[in-house]
Amino acid sequence: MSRRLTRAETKARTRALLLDAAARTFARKGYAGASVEEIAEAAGFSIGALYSNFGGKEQLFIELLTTRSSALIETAERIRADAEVEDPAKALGRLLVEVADKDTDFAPLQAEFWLYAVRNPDVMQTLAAGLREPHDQLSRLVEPVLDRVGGRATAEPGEVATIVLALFQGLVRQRRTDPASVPDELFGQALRWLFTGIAAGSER
Amino acid sequence: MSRRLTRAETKARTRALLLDAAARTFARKGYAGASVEEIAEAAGFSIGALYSNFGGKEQLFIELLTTRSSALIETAERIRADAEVEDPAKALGRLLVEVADKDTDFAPLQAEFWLYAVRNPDVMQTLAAGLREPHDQLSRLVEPVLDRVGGRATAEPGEVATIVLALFQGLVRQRRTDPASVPDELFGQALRWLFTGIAAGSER
DNA sequence: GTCTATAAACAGATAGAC
DNA sequence: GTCTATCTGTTTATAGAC
Repeated sequence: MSRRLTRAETKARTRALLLDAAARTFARKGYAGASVEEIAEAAGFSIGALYSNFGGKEQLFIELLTTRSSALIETAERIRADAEVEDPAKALGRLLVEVADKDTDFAPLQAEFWLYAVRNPDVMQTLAAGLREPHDQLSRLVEPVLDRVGGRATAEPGEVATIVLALFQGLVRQRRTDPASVPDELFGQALRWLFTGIAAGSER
Repeated sequence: MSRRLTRAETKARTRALLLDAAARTFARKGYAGASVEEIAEAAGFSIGALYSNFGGKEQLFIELLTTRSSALIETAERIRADAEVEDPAKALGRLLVEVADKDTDFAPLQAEFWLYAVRNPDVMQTLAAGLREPHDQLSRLVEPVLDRVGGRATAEPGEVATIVLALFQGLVRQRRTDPASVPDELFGQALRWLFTGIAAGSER
């Protein structure tokens, strides 16, 4: 079964390795701060290989920005699965700690994407589109919780999902800045307060 | 009363103009993407003037990072004043719309600060220290609200302030990405839900 | 398809004139 | 104190060998 890779397969592998290395390098050095030589080296290739697979630094970054939302989707899927057997607030709280403490490249890379999009308005809709699917998935996670607490009349699932996502991103960054100010349980606690508040609002 | 400026005063003025130009340029092009020539030009000076006032690009950026928290403090002050005559949630909601829509350089510059600090751990404590005073001020704004709803027993003002700040930053970014997903009243609404939830939590 | 060598542009920083 | 001119290293991107 193990056979020699076809030309198309090795090329796809090279591309994938370059994209991975680019993600790491852009996260660690920033878009402008990372050089194509650095990226190629991190992937174990030369500059020439990079240019034969991508149009250049900018095109490589854009491709990363366009495709890396799928990573978010996978994460959202996992959370949705976890949330079926335990408290969703707890599952999301755990995710925050993991992302903030373990996946140290995640938040910086997202920040780079956002900054690039702010500075290149054409790309902003690409970023927004990439964030839509994870957002929808979060909405579907929020929906049953809203139904359970009877807050469906007061709050739109999509808007609550936006709030949850904003809180998540803000707290991840804050935890990197000052870990002590964002204890492990803070995100989960905030979510419980939020849903309790929505539930109470519907009773008025 | 209008007299010629002393040498010390003109130098101080040059420094201030350079710092302002640096803030704008770093926000628009990023730390690595902005050139010292660009910054000097935006301030109406030459490269030489920049180097005679600052150690270099890096030192200029650090000075900006260190001193620009005072801008946050002034904003926090203003909000605190507004919050005494109207609903704090409303005052904060208005601030979010203003910052996201009018002060277009604010969020990108904060993102640049954070990214630089993530990549230069020595600077992280400087950033954290600069954020502490605005955070404390927000805590003092939150405290009376907590007292009023009777949530003082359930929630620490400092932790609630962290949540409010994270939500604020997250929503400002999200509003730049997709304005329609963050309507004007969303932040205020989220805050009301949060405080209602805290109040309800204390009654259990 | 990937590598090495190189071209051309540009960056940060310094020196000396004024 | 600020400006102009320049030095030095680095960058993106390409051309041609293998």
